[in-house]
Amino acid sequence: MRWSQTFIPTMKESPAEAEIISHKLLLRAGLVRKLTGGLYTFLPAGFRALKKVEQIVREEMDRAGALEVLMPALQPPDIWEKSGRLESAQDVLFHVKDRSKKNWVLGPTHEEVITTLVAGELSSYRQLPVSFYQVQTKFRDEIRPRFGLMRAKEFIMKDAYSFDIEDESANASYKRMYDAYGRIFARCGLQAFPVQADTGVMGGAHSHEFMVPADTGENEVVYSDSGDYAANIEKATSQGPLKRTLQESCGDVEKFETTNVKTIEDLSARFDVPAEHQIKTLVYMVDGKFVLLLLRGDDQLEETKLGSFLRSASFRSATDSEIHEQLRAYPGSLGAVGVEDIRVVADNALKGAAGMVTGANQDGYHLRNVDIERDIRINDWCDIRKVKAGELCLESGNPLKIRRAIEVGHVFKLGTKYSEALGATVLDENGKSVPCIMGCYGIGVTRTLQAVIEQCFDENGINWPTSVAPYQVCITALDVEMESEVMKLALKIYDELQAEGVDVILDDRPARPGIKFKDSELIGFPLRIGIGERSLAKGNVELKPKTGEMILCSPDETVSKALDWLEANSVN
RNA sequence: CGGAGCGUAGCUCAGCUUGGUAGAGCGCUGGUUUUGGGAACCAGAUGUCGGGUGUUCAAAUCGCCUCGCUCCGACCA
Repeated sequence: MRWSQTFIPTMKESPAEAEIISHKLLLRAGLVRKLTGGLYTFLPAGFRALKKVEQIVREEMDRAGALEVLMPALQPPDIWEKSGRLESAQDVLFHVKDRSKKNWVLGPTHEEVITTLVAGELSSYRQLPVSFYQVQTKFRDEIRPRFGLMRAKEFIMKDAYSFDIEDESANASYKRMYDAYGRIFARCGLQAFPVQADTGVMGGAHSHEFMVPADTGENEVVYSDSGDYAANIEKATSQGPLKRTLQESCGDVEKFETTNVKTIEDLSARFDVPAEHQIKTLVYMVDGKFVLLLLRGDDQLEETKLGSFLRSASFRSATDSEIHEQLRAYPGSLGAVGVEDIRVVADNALKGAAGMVTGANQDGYHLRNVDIERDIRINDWCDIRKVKAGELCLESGNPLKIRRAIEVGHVFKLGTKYSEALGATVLDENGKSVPCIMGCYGIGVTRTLQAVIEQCFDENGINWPTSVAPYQVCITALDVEMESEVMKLALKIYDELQAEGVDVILDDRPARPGIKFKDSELIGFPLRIGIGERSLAKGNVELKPKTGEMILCSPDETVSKALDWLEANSVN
């Protein structure tokens, strides 16, 4: 491509709307433009990079044996009704009406469509296993679009679905996808790693998310340096708090006055009760019923774990007035001692705790010397606390760390939820009708592209891996007069590289050198070939890798040197 | 939806407190000179000051309403 014939509107300054580096660089490098919040147009260079990511995804999906299809983005709501997600996914579903006022939805994902397809087309276990995938635009009514392509209302996703007759082969299908994901992200030049993920209300057997470490990521990942444990914080477990809780009784429960104490910190500061010697009492409404949640004072509730334990997504914290009506006290003085008619769920970290302090269910009073198992009627023990950095891994005993990350992919063993709801059954070898065991596998393609930028940049711009760069090579011609020696050589090298199948752009703009260098570094072509009168007079052409030292070579060996460099720096 | 901030030229922003002719830099157009790291000079074009409404002789500026954008929280690839 001749630069003068394409459209790459670079910017010297970052638009005020962009906060994180990858968003700024997407805009400054002229890769995308915003239509409105959460909706972006891919410009020629950005679209080229996007297509390269898609191509890598396609190659690895094909290699994993998945079959590419294309499903409708516009979908009838009745299949969503059948799966139960018209209700449970209502927050993300876009609805549209046609001229006869009939309601339609825009697909945020395609379990319902693919399962309907399989229900109609497959009838024998002999046709399994089978996996389908597509690369397609998804629509989600995001509560808050963010960071450019990172969280958008409309985005490109690769979604894949596997169908198996038995558990063992379903696990094998899962493993094939899991392995393919590792290859995909590696080929995109990303350092992505799998972490255990919550399976939520679906309750499936396995789920892993593929995470790209980044401070701007929206997820927290708990991991150990030894590499034997990694999990989303929503799922992560540990051996428990580092500070032990008292285990020996201190005597009988005593009520004491704590006027104006509203928080754990107040109680610590004014009554010298460390947070780990307090019981935190949270009041939740679960499916319309009150539930008391007990945590150690220095622990935080992890709501996702709570949802998993309750097997419900319909819970929320109770309002102050609901709490007062039920317990006759406001938050700050709540406790579970003496509570008889409400379900009490306690976190495992409180097991055996003695000599604890908790609210008295009377404003301005607390109780001390509470022995949790002696004084509180606990209905359930479970793990609902958020893991903290420094705690020890349950399996290996190694210390855990926490860092932020971007979720670029998710593999999920679904089980039979959708196949049962939508009738995707086949006859097994005994002639018995059984639902297919499904898996679903997503990659945020547009998000992956931005994650690459978020991970690969320097002070001058993007550092594209050769595999996804809009162009692998940029020839910077410093004299663009058609008759000049410089331009003649630039055109010759350009033609030869193209003939070798290299993605090359020739900067033939009549611009000053500084502009060309800066633009090339901003967009971040992996290799720049600089041709100018000054160096040519010494018999030199410059090969400048974006992230490496300048290599000088003669005009004749430029093409072969460039090919060597690309070969040596190939990600694939 | 809750909390915070911001909307003035294509981009970055000043002007608003204390109402009185719409501004700068970059970019853009034409010209001259430059020509290996975002050039200099000359001449020029570009605005519903997000929109509506109120107050006022007079509103970018003050009040109210509204729309949009960004950030923090709940959702997720």
